Amino acid sequence: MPELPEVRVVCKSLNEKVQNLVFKKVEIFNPKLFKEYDPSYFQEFLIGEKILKISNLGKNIIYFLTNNKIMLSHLRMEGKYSFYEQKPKETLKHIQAIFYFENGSELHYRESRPFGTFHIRYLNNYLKIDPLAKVAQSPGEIDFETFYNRLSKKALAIKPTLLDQSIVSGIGNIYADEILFASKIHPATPSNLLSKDKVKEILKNAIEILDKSTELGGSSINSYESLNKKEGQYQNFLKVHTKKGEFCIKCSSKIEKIKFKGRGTYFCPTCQKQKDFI
DNA sequence: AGTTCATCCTGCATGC
DNA sequence: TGCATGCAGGATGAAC
Repeated sequence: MPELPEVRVVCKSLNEKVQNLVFKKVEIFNPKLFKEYDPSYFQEFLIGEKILKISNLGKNIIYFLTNNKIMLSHLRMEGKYSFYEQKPKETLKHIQAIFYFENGSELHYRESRPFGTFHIRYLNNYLKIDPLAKVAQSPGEIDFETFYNRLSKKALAIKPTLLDQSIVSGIGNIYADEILFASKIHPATPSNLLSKDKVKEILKNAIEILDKSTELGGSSINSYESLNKKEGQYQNFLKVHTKKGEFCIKCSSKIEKIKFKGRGTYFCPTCQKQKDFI
């Protein structure tokens, strides 16, 4: 599933392909993904506008368009883009929408489990209203004191806290497991029991892991690809996620998988023991 | 107010 | 082999 590294790589690839292109037509096959407005208004909003730049806030992809317009795209678990210079002879499965540009190129959005979302917004308030209103900064951007204050106020376990996009954004199930392993913290540890030094370690590890994965094009597990079927390589560097039954690289214990607060959670029972103070 | 849980959806793995 | 069941998960909104 795409998390911060994957979303960053998608944005980079999209910028290379669709920057400066002008929307000519939009075909929406699954209106459910296109929130708040009906598909015809979505099309009307986009047609004739040029894509100036694409960036991201956490896992949200932000298309900045002419006339102060914005389109938001969230890939959820399976969302993928494919770009074609010309109309392709065959289309891939599970196409949810096609964006046609004036120069004849096409951007296809597909998703086998259609959970992704698209929103249209204006520049003046897109950060003030959902879905971006509560999205926090990512680990590389957030101020340490802010991050520490948020954690120190939460009695909730650290794993779901790291997944909470209003605390810090961009971390999903894969990297939460990896960050906690690198920081030697049991996923059930209450966030407010973590010392300042431990929280520093979490943030440092989060930045390192997310940056390294970004450099390697993200993690291609559970079908992630950035653009046009390009896969990342960070899955080869995962230390606990997906490693159930394999030996821990630090202590050779067997990696365990549990279901924690509804999420598959991988950890090393020796390196990540539960402690009262940490 | 904070936290948990069901929901959205479909491909895939498992079990009979 | 074929069918039924269950599981996966990000974010949201309902329920506790």
